Amino acid sequence: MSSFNPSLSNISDFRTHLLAWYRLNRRELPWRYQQNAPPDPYKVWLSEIMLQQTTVTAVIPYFQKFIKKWPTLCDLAQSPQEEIIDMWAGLGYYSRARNLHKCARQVLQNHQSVFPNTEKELLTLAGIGPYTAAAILSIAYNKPANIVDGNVERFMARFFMLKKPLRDIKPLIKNKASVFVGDYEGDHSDYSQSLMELGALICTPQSPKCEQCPVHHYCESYANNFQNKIPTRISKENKPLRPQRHGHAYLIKNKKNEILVERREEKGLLANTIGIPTSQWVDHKKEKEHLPLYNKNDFKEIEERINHVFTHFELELSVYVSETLKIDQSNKYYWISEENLKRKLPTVFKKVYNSQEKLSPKK
DNA sequence: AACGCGTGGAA
DNA sequence: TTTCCAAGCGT
Repeated sequence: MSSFNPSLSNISDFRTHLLAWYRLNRRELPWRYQQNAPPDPYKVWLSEIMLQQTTVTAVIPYFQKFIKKWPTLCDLAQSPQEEIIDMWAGLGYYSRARNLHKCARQVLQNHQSVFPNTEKELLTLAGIGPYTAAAILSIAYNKPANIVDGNVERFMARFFMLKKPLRDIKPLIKNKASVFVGDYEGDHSDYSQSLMELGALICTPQSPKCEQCPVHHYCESYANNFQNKIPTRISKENKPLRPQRHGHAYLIKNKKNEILVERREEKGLLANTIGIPTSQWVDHKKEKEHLPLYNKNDFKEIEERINHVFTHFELELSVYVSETLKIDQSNKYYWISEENLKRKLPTVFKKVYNSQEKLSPKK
């Protein structure tokens, strides 16, 4: 059995192969500064927050429009939170947008608008945890940092052929990864990115391309043909099925072609986002028991219900449309023009909004 | 420590 | 179709 011997020369060789591969194969990404140009910590931070649990493809257009609207951290920090949340609509995990705004203000007020360059200080900032702190330290400031994301976890589990479920060996993996992060003279920015790039392009979740891997000669799983068996995960037999919930959504228009919406509450799902009014969301089986917000007789019901999958439950919404309903003015709801609404809705409400096209002409 | 928190693309 | 899961964090 081969086994990676973490001698200084092997570690150096590992890094040399990895970096050489990266410099030939790296993707050009909007937040990835040109070679030999200094990185902008603001762009590094913004991209890393957006990339948390989110694919590169999904992030790119959001990153572009954020940088266009807020070219610097000061621009972002001076903007009201709602504008940031609304620009974030569709990207998911909205607490990231809330923390983005909070973090920008922290940096503006406590760090003279410059991201700090120590782990201790970075971890005090909203939305920055161990991974993102390490990413900023290495990518933006070229400082040694043990960057461990999902890519690195998968790579390390395979490289050292760790057969236990990923969930149970995260501390071990972090310890294994730290072997490669000494206080070297080398390029810590490229090293961090190369490891993640390798996970994204070569050491992929399914069907890793081991023949193309620049460090496969050190990989225990490759030597034992275990690369498709690792990492292992906890069996999901014990996991409960995703609950199904149901509710009513009310698409209410006035004569000015405006839609009735609310600013959702500060906590919980879709916090602080713009929402279309709905009833409570109740267990699917208790569909008949929930309390509608309005009298059905004032609405036309769209036959085709919309479905949306959240992380922990699925939601089915019956959509009711009215263009004649009289609305009591309250603090909770307000009118917004359809034009302004279009890109400001979380996806679940965008589906509700779009379903009006399916309203049959008569009924 | 385990769970809540979105979305869309791939297989 | 279903399932997995992508550059995690906060509580």
